[in-house]
Order: sequence, then C-alpha cells, then structure tokens
Amino acid sequence: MIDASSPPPEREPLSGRAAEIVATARVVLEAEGADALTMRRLGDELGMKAPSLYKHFDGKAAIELVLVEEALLEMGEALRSAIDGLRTVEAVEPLLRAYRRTALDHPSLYRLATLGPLPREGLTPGVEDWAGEPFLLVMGEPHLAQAVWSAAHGMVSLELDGRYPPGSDLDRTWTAAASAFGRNGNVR
Amino acid sequence: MIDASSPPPEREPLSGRAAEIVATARVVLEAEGADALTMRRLGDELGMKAPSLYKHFDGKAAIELVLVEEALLEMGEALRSAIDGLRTVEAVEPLLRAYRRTALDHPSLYRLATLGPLPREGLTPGVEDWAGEPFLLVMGEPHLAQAVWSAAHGMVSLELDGRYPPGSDLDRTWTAAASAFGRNGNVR
DNA sequence: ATACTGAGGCTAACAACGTTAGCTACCCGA
DNA sequence: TCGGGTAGCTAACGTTGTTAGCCTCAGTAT
Repeated sequence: MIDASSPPPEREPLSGRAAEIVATARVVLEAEGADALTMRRLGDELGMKAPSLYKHFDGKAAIELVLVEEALLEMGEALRSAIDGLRTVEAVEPLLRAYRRTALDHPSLYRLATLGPLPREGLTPGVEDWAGEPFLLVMGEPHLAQAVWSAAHGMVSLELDGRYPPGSDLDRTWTAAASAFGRNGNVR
Repeated sequence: MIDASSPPPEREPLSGRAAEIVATARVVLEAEGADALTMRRLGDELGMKAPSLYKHFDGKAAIELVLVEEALLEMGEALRSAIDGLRTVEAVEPLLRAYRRTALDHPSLYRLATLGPLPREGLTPGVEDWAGEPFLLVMGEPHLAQAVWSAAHGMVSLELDGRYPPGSDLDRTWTAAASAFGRNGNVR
C-alpha cells in the first residue's frame, strides 16, 4: 500500500500585486501559448506598462519561476492522488495516466516547467524532489523511477509537439510503456 | 537477424554557397549553442551581411530545416549500424546506447531536430520514417517502438537539460530502461 | 505642519533579433 | 551592346527583454 500523503513544501506567499501578475501570466500563457507571454502583453493585461513589472519581479525569468513551482506542485499533487492507497504493482498505469492528463491539461505550463535547465537556485527547496517522489514510491528503486519518469516526459513532449506520426494511437503507446515498466516495478 | 540496410532517402543537393551556409550554421550551432546561431552571426562567419543570406534561403527556419534533416539522417545511420546483424532480443541495449551517444555527441543539433513541431511539409519525404525505423525493426510492434523511442528521447532531453538530480547515475537509468523494454521486445 | 522615504507607476531609450525594401555591381548569353 | 539574373550591400521596421531616470502619492518622523 502506497502512502503518498507527505505534505508539499511551503512556498513563501506573494504579496498582492505580485500574485496578480503571476495569475495573469498563467492565464495568458495557457490561453495563447508561450509566445504570447511577453512583458508588454502582461503589462497590458494588468493595466500597466511593461517596465513597471520590474518593480515586483527581477525579470521575466522570475515570474516564470513561480509558474514552474506551481506546475511542479500541481503535478506532484495529481500523481499522489492517483496512486495513494494502491499496491505498487497496480500503480504504474494510474501514475502514468495521471502524468499524461496533468500535462495535457496545461500544455504550455508543462512545457515551461520542463523545458530547458531548472533554475534550482531560485526554487523553493524540496519542490523538485516532492514532485518526483511518486515515481519512487511506485517503482521502489531510483533508477527505475527515473526511467519511468523519463519515458512519461518523452511521450508527453512528443505528443505536445505533434511529433508522433499522424494517426498514431497514443493510448496504446502509453499502455505499452506501462506494461513494460509494470512487470519490473518494485522487484526486490 | 536484423537487416538494417535499407538506404536513406536522397536529399536534393545544395548549391555551393547554400551548402557553405548550412555547414557554417552547424559549426556555430554545435560550438556555441542555439542562442549563438543568429542571422547576423552567421553572416559574419561567412563574410557577408545577414540580409544577404536571404538570397540563398527563405529565412532562418529554412536553414535550420536542412540541419534537422542532417540530424535525422545521421541518427538513422547510427542506429542502423548499431543493430545491424543482431538478434532482436539483444538489440535493445545497443539501440538505446547508440541513440544516447549520437544525441550527446551533437547536443545542440539534437535539440534543434527534436524540439518543437516538425515542419513536415518542408522535409524530404521519408527521412522521418527512415530515422525512426530502427526502433520498429528492434521492437517489432509500432506502439512498443514508439514507447522505446519516447523513453530514449525523454532520457536524452532530461540529461541535456541537466534535469536529473545532481549525482544521478544515468548509465543505470538507461540500463533500467533497456531491461524493462528488453524483456518485452518482439513478443508476438 | 513639514520634511523624508519608499512604493509603484510612467516615458524614453538601448541592444539584439528576424526580416523586408531597394539599390548596386557583376557576369553571361542573345 | 544590351538586357537579365545573381549576389552582395545599406537602411529600416517591428519585436523582444531590459535599464535609467522621473514623478506622484501615502505614510511617518521630526
């Protein structure tokens, strides 16, 4: 029985205007994609000019960093609720299913959070590990957990980019991955 | 016994100056990364001004497209030579090993070729399939092949972005993936 | 009351990016 | 000799993130 109830690390809360900025950034990002998320556009949306944003954040990267944290926390949350209480053997498929659904639900946010290097120095300590822990809980062994995580990330990335040959049945691809890893999880 | 000897699709050759441009683009890309590959920089390197590049290519994307084709062909080549003559069961690990080595050998080129949507309309017909075919040859079934390819792509992407926790033993991660998929390859 | 100080907005501007328009020199075939 | 294409150039446009410097207003200390 998997106990996935460990609480997420606490982020220090943002003051009012900063929180508005991040919320707006997320809306723009999700609604119109990464290209639409510019400082000027963000300013427009908030009724201010782009340079004023720098009174609240050091730059665009700092705003995006908060969104990355949100994405990591929500992913961790989703994965946990998908596997909590299950036996490890039967948890692989729900884990992968939840990963895919969460990513496809917020595609641009997922890309933002997973593309390019993670700015670990700015991140709230522990969020990265906390978000990835479900893979370890299910697979029982770090390298296998990383392999499964990588496969999930690879499949999502390729799907989001429309990289699979047109007409591919992705459900079956995910099933193939799940059953390949499923047989090997938690071997002692 | 895998017969991986099918010939690559032929690209129509580039005229002299165009070939120089692409070659230079590749050098700059690999030596200094994607950010360094700008039209002005490319012009400098070739002793001309950025707008003159438009006499040879429609734009930056057109130059990159040729590089993408090169990357796909070289990947297909590497994968083929890694698995040719092997029995399918024992080919999974060499396949993955070759994938990783090729990608890490030309990291920026790999990223260029795999990031974002594939501009299929501009691509020489057949290169995409040809590059991916080794996965099908080894795994025997399309969805399993796609799963393995996805896992390889995911692991490479995360490695290139420094996304694995510091100190991770990636060799073991790849081995874990190989053995998970190895047991299931070519089941009828 | 007066002065100071910080927060939070503004405009103007910079450098770099991809790209376009328009001009010019050259070579080659009719 | 006369076009016409090829391949270069400069100037410029519209974006992008970002910085510098100014202004206004609230709150507080003197």
